[in-house]
Amino acid sequence: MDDASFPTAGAADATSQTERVIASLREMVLRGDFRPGERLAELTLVPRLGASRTPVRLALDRLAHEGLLEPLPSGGFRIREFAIADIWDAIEVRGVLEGTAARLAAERLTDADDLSRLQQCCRDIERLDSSNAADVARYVEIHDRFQEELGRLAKSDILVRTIESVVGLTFAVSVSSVLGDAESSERSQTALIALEYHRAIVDAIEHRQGTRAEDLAREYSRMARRNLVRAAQDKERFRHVPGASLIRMPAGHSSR
Amino acid sequence: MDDASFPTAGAADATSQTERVIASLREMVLRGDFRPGERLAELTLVPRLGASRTPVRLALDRLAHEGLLEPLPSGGFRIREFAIADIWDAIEVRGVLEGTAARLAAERLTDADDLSRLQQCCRDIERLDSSNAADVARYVEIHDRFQEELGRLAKSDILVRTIESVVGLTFAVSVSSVLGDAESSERSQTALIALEYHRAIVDAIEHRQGTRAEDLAREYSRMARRNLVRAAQDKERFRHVPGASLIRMPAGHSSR
DNA sequence: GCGGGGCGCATTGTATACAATCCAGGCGTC
DNA sequence: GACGCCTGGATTGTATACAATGCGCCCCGC
Repeated sequence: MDDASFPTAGAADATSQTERVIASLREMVLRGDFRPGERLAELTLVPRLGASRTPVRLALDRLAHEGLLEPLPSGGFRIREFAIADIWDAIEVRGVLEGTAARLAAERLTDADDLSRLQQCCRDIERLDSSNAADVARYVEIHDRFQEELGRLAKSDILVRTIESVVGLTFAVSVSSVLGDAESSERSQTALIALEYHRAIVDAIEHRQGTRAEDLAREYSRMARRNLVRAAQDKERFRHVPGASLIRMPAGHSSR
Repeated sequence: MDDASFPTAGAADATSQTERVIASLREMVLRGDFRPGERLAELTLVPRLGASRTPVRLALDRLAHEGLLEPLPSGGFRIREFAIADIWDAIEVRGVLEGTAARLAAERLTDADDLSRLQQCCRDIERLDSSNAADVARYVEIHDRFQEELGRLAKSDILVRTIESVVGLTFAVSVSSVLGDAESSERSQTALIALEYHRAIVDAIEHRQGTRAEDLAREYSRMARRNLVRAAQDKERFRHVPGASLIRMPAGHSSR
């Protein structure tokens, strides 16, 4: 699951031109190389991406389906603009779906041994030093592993696919802002709570408490969601989050 | 080569070639013109769809994203095969998401007048004659209107988009099998219950009972889901449901 | 001066030609 | 006889040429 969580320079070693162009273009959009609402002309992208129109067109189509671009009625695409509320909703939907994964995992658990990977994730989080800034990235990786394993235990390919289609629109703020943008003292508190949530979810699945697992996973995502608002306050820092440039900053909009 | 067999029955009036090809190909896949697992070669589709490789390729990419096809590691695509469990899960996910729409509609309701369209849907259902087979199609239309309005009241573009991405994989069995495949007497009972669900959901939204609205919408989708299994028993009738040919039937009529 | 129509450019949509890659079959050798 | 390499065909991936369509600007007429 290498879903664009970070502006990884993984765009270089793609097998096909198309894949490379898709990754590059996505990176450019998330980095803010274009203004929201700006129309993307194929021919202007051809020299910047180093490929012909065919892969570029394919990439545009792909990103439009991901939701980063929106098709124009007269043809072509433009950069989509998001309100903070859109990201808020994306995280909510993601939480709902991950909650469903947790519930199905509980309902469909057959062998307690299947929980070993989740438990390993908990131990891995435990070992992290929350005062160490470098461990934040490691936490993100562990969290992704946890969610991925949750999807596997849910035993529903369609659910996993649906989750993936939403994750791209959360702009990685959900995970990175859980720990990344807090003060060191607050960060260690948040880390503790996050660990507790992970443990509780595993416990709920183990005892086949589907509703409890679902609610926990939902509420966990809302922790990230609340942090989004706070992270958005610190505009200087927020600029570095991938995709932040696509978000229209309201002047005085409080929560909805 | 019989030109008369063009699949342009319902996809005749498309603006662009690509749209027409996408619609035609989707229709062909759902109708069962290909066997599950069969590889789709672009060049074999070109004469059948009456367009060059470019739109055909675009259409293949699109259907793959919709989940009807799956990409092969060596390139190209093949018809995806579904288990009954996959459809079951798709309806579950759809129910979860529509439940979320109902909950958000309740949480975000500002003006009671916004419920007028939902109430109109209830009245429309009320007027239907459940013994009239033609009214079944009308019920499906009203149900779609209801869900569409629910999405509008949820005020979340991302949620609506996510729902749309799943609806395609429910193969219309969720709605049509609610009423379509039952005996007349049973059908009128089911119609009554469906009406009650719609009313209850509106009532819950009106009183801002988010959780109740969510649970009701979920359980309503499960009614359709249960009927799916029963509908699948009647294999003769089930063959006519679009997409049924993509579903791998379990050997015999064993399962419960 | 203002409005409408037409012309031209820019851009997307479509078709096709070319390149690379994968798979299968056969032949040769060990 | 079996294994492995090599070659040929088929198929996808990529580039580019061509067509069509929409958009804006300018000019002409009122």
